[in-house]
Amino acid sequence: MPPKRAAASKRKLEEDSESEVDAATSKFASDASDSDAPSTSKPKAKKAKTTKAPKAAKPKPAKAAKPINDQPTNKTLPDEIQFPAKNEGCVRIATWNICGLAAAQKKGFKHYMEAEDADVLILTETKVNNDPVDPMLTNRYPHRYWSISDKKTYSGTAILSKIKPLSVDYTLPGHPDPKSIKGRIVTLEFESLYLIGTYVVNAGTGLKTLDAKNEWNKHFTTYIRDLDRKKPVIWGGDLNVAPTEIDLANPKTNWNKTPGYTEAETRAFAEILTPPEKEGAKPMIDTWRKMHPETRHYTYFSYRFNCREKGLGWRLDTCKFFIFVIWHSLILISLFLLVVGILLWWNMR
DNA sequence: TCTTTTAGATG
DNA sequence: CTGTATGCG
DNA sequence: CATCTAAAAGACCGCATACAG
Repeated sequence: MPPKRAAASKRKLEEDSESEVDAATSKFASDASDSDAPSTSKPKAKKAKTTKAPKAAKPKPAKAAKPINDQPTNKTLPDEIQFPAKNEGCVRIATWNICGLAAAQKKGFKHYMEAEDADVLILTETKVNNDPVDPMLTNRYPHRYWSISDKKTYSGTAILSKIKPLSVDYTLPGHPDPKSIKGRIVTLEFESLYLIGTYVVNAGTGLKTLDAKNEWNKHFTTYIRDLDRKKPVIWGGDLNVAPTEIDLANPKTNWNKTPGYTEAETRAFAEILTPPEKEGAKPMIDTWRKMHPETRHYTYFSYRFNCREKGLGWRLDTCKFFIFVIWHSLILISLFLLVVGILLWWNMR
């Protein structure tokens, strides 16, 4: 895959990521697509910025100039960002882990927001401590729902919408430690569907919080299936899991070692998408993967080790949705149209 | 993620 | 305001 | 004891905070 595109900036802050979905029909119907912000890099080698611990003072290779390739950096957004035009009557849903709203705004969050002009925007790792009142956000999105963690400047999930939801929920029902869930989930109920935005628990360095993540997965699975019995569900955000081996650059060396790609995490995720027979629940569709069955495309690049330039990334952020019998034909049709549109757009770039 | 250090197996 | 340190990812 | 190798340990980037001077 051509090096041309990459997610906007920040991902889990370690990175950035972003994905987008268009829902067809005026009321939030179906179908989706995903895309990322374009790139263009800034060859700026700004090195003397971090005040690093003194320590044994290491030589520091003075990395000069900087390789000029067309990869973006994690420190700034491209100056020019373009997205496919929105289809008339479609609702565009996008998600982006911004790793700090304040930092993202300094990097050019506004340019992304204007270029994408999503109708519904899911933001994760906002790290805000109060509901932002910036006109830049409030003018475009009259309806804003911020889930804020108890822990200062930690996690944080928000959904900004041009469409007024019927109801809003910030909880994960059944979870034994509700405080730990604050800042991680926002559910909006619309007339025809539910939209869930999540910043899923990170399994932690050395997998030290894998237990907490398993707890989340257990209750989230129940929750999403309960909602599914009532209305179609679209789920997006930082899902903090690389679903399969083609969703990260180095599957072998990371398997069961690095958070986001362990047996427990991938299995839990797979069971959300494809419930075991006995449960009788309906499957979900990984929309981006559905449209690009074999493409290796990542939404996150670690800040460390110049992973972005090297293309060493993970696909952790995306949107999924449930299929319902009633919606079946509509989804197939709109999905087909969307795929055609995306392919055309992709090839023309 | 990548490099260096340490521990451990082998002969 | 600068520097150092910690937590988190 | 010398040598190879596999596992463990650091260092690594960046955001945000707290605190010392």
